[in-house]
Amino acid sequence: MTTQQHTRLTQAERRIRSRNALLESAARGIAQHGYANLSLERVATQAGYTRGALYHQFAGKDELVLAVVGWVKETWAAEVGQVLTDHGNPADALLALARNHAIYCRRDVAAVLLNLRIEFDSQDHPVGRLIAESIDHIVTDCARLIEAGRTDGSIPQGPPARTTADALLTALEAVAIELAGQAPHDIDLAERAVRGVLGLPPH
Amino acid sequence: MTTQQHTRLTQAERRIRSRNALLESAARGIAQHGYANLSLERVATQAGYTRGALYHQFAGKDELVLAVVGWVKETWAAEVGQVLTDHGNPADALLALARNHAIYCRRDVAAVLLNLRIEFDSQDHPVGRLIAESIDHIVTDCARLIEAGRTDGSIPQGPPARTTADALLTALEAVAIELAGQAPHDIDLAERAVRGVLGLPPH
DNA sequence: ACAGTTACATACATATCTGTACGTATCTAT
DNA sequence: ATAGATACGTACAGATATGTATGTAACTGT
Repeated sequence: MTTQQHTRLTQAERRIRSRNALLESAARGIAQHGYANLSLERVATQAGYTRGALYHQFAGKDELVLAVVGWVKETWAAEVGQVLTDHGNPADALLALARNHAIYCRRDVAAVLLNLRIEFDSQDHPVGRLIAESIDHIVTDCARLIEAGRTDGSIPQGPPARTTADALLTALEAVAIELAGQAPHDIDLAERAVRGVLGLPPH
Repeated sequence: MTTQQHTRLTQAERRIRSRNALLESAARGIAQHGYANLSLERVATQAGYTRGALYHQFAGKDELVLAVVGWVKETWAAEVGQVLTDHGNPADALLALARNHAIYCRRDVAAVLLNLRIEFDSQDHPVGRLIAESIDHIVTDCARLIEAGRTDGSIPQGPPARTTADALLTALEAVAIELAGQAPHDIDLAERAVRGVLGLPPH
């Protein structure tokens, strides 16, 4: 009885399977330990491989983490960020963002965003730059919505739109991750925090 | 002309001066790079010493960081946390906490709290335990205030008091640090976030 | 079937960090 | 003044991390 594993795989299937396993392991590791304490040895072992496999798929630690960030960006954009472009009431869009983000953060790898952002804050590193750019883009979208809402009267006046958007996303991210797993209050409190930052009355 | 420095120091003065310099350097390092990327070599050099001096004053990296955390705890309790025990309107006390914390976070070492909390989240480490205990204590105080406010009617009903307190402090910490240096909006938005979490109407 | 490519493991080189042992200069007490 | 304690520097040892070079087994096209 030899190790006849996985019913014979093609190279492409093998590659994708390994790559995904390594990415998931890395995401979990970043969420738990951050970038600095992320050991490629542990990432590979936890995924069932050695560092050799990892270096075959990714040029190095940076590229691995960049791939993780890219994956998070994609899933976030699909599951959360799409409400920013659905044209409708700006205030409703931002509140929907809060609820969607709270749900997104229920998965244990969501902390990747927050961990890396803090770790690379005000630092000159490719990972930090990618994170900063991604966040900046989202902040810009939110600021536009806030300005639109203030124009049409659905959002009260307040600090500059961009500063408000910055606070909104910061509070939302922190609350959603901190309260992940405390359903259903995670959604409620995320929405409350966003309402407060926007100056909206309680629901 | 020999290096006749500092007008002749006593040993006790020397010790305190060196210790404070090392603590401040470490605090700045943690705020910027976190614990894992905190090099004792850099800490000592930046303070004008070598690692020898550091190891003479602190048993090791952990004890140094614990001392930094202790220092932050003390200054925070004196400048921010005291409003939690000043008996008065619970809602007003929590809003005062928000404003005080925003002001506290304007100093560049305030991020020590947030960085270490995230880095040692769900981890078995002396530093993590101290942080967790400190935060836990503050959360408990806030939860008590929330319950009192809900009893006397100054705070609306909502999710469990402890969960609400958790969200309140998380949002407050994140917003205050993110917006530090954006005066005066840092105070305004910190208070807005707290109002929102508590379910209070905008000011 | 066989040559070439791909996926992965193993072994090695190197850098960096912590911690310790020890040396030296400065202060203090008798 | 001198012996001892204290503050600090220097040198070394061990652990652990990344990255690279190389070996090997599995798959693929002709």
